[in-house]
Amino acid sequence: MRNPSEQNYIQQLSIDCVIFGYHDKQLKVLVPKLNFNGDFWALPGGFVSQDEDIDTAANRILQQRTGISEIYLDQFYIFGKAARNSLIFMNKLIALNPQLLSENGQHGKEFDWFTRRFVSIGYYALVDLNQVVPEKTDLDSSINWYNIKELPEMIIDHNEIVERALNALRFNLDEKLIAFNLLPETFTMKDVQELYETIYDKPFARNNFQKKILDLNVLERLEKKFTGAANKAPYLYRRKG
Amino acid sequence: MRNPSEQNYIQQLSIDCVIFGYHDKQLKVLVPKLNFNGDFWALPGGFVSQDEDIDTAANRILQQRTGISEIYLDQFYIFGKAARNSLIFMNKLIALNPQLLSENGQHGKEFDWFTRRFVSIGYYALVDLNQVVPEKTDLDSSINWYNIKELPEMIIDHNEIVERALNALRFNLDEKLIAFNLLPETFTMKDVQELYETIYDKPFARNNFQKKILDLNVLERLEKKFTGAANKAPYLYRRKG
DNA sequence: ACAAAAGTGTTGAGACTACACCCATGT
DNA sequence: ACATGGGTGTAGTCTCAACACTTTTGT
Repeated sequence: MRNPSEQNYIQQLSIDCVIFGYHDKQLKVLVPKLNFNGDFWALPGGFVSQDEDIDTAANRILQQRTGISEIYLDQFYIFGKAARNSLIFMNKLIALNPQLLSENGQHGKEFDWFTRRFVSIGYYALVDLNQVVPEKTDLDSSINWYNIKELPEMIIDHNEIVERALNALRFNLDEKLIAFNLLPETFTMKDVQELYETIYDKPFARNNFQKKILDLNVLERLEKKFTGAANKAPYLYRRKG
Repeated sequence: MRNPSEQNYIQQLSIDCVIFGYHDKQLKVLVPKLNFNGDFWALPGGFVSQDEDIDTAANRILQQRTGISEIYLDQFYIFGKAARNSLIFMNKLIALNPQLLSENGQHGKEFDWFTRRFVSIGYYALVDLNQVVPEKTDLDSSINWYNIKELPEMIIDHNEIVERALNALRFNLDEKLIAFNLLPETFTMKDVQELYETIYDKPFARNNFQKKILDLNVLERLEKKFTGAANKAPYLYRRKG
């Protein structure tokens, strides 16, 4: 990433993305680790160009990190506390990475850009984890899926952003029928149920759950899935359309 | 209002408020008319100071316009299309108000400030219309309550903002029990019902509605309200707490 | 035949709807 | 007494949770 202070971005406005994936009965979030001395994690984020819709910007950021172009995403909250700046982060960062000062100068453009207060638009995205090829930017030393219950401590309020994203996800799940974005193209009813149980962190009755989901009338039943297990083979389903 | 370009505001970020009131079985929105030649209406709005939470800024803006300090408000959406700028508005404005050019200069700070693209945070507020004393700013020629079905054509996307605010209001009404913010301190059950019927634009059954509202368990029953009409006097209610 | 897991049916409780009835109030 | 509008009760329908039972599959 080039120096954002030199790009034609809207100042003091950022986008932070909570990218949800699902695997092995666990809800995961894609989080990069920053490429500096010290342990700094931050949600995938970015800025909005002057000639770019904010939704387009969020899409661009998500495509950069996941490689997926058609992605489900939803703007869920604006984080705008006056104290939302990177000062604490930058101080720790520079204490551990003194070479940054000589490179940029404490009063250089980039330092000024980053230490100002930011208003951030929170988006959450739902992806099929298997289709994602996580991509680092120049700023990242790594990018990994973390179980949502075992997230690292992130900078500023990013842990709170994830919490709010999860609440928004739970709130919208039934309303907008978006859970299937977290699953592969075909799946069994048990997959769907385990996904719901993971998201809401509570069990559902098998028969009633099946009825409820099928009554939504958005799934088509395909052939059976024979796993070789000594039991009745479940049907595979796929989203209609 | 002083020249915002000289204030220490976050640039290209604005707040637009949809202030809902209720009177005479009609849902109303408080809309100022701008103090220029030509018919320009715009939602009450403002900017965010560098040291101010966005919620605090919204509160400040609402207090300025309504005189009420403790106000119910809710951030509901952020409007961030790249084409969201005041160019069309400013061109019309200057065509009708050529003196503005000589006062500020077409390339003056204020002109630059206003014609850039803005990202705007949408808030809606619920107020007891009777407690509001609408206040003009220096920019306004008038400020009035408009029936939501008879709003004037406003600048940029402000009519769309109202639509989205109404949807958010409907969506949150049951969840958050916020309707009573639109009513005076005491009210009859019929008042509540008519309010709901106005907001959702559909009728409710009287007995069932009463049961539903009372089952919420947030109202306390007070004395009866004798109007002098030749019928049973309805009870007054008030929010608990 | 058996165990394991999937599919389906049934029943009861609670929520919501529609209809009906009773009560208070001023003329 | 009567009309008007407010308060309350009840039966039917719908939804959802809990239980039970049947079917399919490989060993």
